[in-house]
Amino acid sequence: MKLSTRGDYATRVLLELCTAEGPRPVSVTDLANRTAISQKYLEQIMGQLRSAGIVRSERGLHGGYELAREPDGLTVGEVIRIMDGPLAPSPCASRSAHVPCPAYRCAVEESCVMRSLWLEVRDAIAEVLDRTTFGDLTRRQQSSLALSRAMYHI
Amino acid sequence: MKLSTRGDYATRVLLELCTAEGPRPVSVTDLANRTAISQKYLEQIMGQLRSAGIVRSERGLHGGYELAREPDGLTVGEVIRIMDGPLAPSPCASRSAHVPCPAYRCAVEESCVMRSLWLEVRDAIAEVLDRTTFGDLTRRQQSSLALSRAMYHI
DNA sequence: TGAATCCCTATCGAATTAGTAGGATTATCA
DNA sequence: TGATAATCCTACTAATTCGATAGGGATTCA
Ligand code: FES
Ligand code: FES
Repeated sequence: MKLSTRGDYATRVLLELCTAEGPRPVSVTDLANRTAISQKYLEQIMGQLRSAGIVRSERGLHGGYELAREPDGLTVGEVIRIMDGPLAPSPCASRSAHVPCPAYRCAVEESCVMRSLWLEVRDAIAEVLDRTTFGDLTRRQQSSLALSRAMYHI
Repeated sequence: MKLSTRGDYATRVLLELCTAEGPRPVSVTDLANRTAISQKYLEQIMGQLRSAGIVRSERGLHGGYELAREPDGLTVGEVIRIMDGPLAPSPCASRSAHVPCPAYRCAVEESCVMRSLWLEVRDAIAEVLDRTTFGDLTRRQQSSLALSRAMYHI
């Protein structure tokens, strides 16, 4: 049930975009440096996020990327689906992009016991990822930052 | 968050072993025919399940495989972990086989916002898979079978 | 002895993943 | 206007994983 680097990197970068201080938009060079991701690889990822309408870009000097949506309206689930495809462990258990299992394996999909289990798993994953927004993550990061600052000053 | 064919096949075969009628133990040839899985590939999978103590084998003529444990004491989560490794989306979020993230990406693991989210996801998956036993699946299959038989006789 | 079975290991092709590379286009600013 | 810094686009590639195949050895029993 592993996450690909694309999903991983995309979420990291978006969180960075949420919390970034300094001039907007942020260039890929900056983003790559701050997140320790290969710049050229990150360019591709940002392109994909742009065509999905998650970020918007400005070209030319002082160009870069910024969020195209409110952090509170952008869920992690949406981003993961864009980068890695459906959340379901099995294509037959996807609600967003259903693909049936080969007929000779599972005669009737509706009564397939394994499928109903994979559906449960899919729903459990989706419940977490579709309720968590980048606004949530941003606030969590800020409060954990405040906590560590307080610790430091004791 | 895809399941590999090994995890998929292993669960199918174990469910087949739970519900199989006829002589025990069941040969790989039979199992492969009933589940439409390549016989040689299935041999490898059964070997792995055997060394993990999930099934026991008998060699020689009339040999084959049978469950080594009570279906009600065997969870799907255990099987998936054996075949596919940890359930967590990220190695740093695994409780059974934790591996830290590269330090230059996430300075302090305990305060990493992404990791806490992957932990939530891992726990959501584990909750479903660790509470579902092959006994449960067997009963579900039997009741769905009984239902379809009833439908047929209407 | 011979047939059916598990057991072990090596190999292999295809697909996917992760990353590189090179250059075209666009905007800014001195 | 020209240098520069940025996005954008596409092709390529190296590495890994996945799914499966292959061959043969060991074991059991009729
Ligand atoms: S229908 Fe997909 S697992 Fe049975
Ligand atoms: S510690 Fe693993 S994602 Fe941050």
